[in-house]
Amino acid sequence: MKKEIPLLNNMNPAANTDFEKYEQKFKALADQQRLQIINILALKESVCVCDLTPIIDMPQSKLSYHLKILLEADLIQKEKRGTWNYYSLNVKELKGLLSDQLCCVFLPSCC
Amino acid sequence: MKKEIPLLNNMNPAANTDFEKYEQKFKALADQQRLQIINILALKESVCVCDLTPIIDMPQSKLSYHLKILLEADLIQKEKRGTWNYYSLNVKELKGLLSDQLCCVFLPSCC
DNA sequence: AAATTACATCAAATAATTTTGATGTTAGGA
DNA sequence: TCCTAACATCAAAATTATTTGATGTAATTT
Repeated sequence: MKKEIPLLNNMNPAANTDFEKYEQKFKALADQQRLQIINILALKESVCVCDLTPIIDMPQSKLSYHLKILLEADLIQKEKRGTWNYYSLNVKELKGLLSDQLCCVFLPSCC
Repeated sequence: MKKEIPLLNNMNPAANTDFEKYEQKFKALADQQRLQIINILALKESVCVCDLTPIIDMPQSKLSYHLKILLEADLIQKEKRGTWNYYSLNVKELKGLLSDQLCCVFLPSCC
């Protein structure tokens, strides 16, 4: 049961903006475990799930779930190479979302 | 049942950072209705709840609930004047969190 | 071809968040 | 003092998100 959020008057630059889109992206960011995943991806450039599992203390299906949420929010990307799935940050998207300050915190390679 | 998120190695700049803190802030942002509230506050500078209620289609207790979440995340501020409670954005905090691009979307006064 | 590795997906259980309507509190006015 | 307006808070109900363990699938190895 999705509720409609009424738009504001057209004096408002955000009137036509999709709050929904940002809701999804912030939801994806709003979890310590996913922030940690982002953080690891930022350090390692591109990582397969098999490398992630031992680092991050999480059952595999759970990790898969969280990766999917990040993927659907377009904050990370997936690339299949043989048997492996490599994940990497969508740095452009993240930079469009986060302040420089925050980028420095979570995406050390940015600084 | 809060789970501990294991810290990363100390090569990692975010190792000692409180993911918890950012989780809270992103959670506060991760809701269309709260984004709308932020958006209205950005337009109006400082608004009492009684002015907000007719604009935003929401029962009063619900509005109060969402304002509290934004307040606890330190994204907005509250000032009591007589019977009225005036809310305003914590622009500094928001700027420290959001990219310039996003600030422009949600906080039109920034651009 | 069978077995194994590296995942994704699913359904049920659990937990967290949001919504609602009722009630509480405080300040100001009659 | 009593009444009302402007909120906040509370507890129960409804909704949504997360966790878990099991199962499915595709690629690789043997």
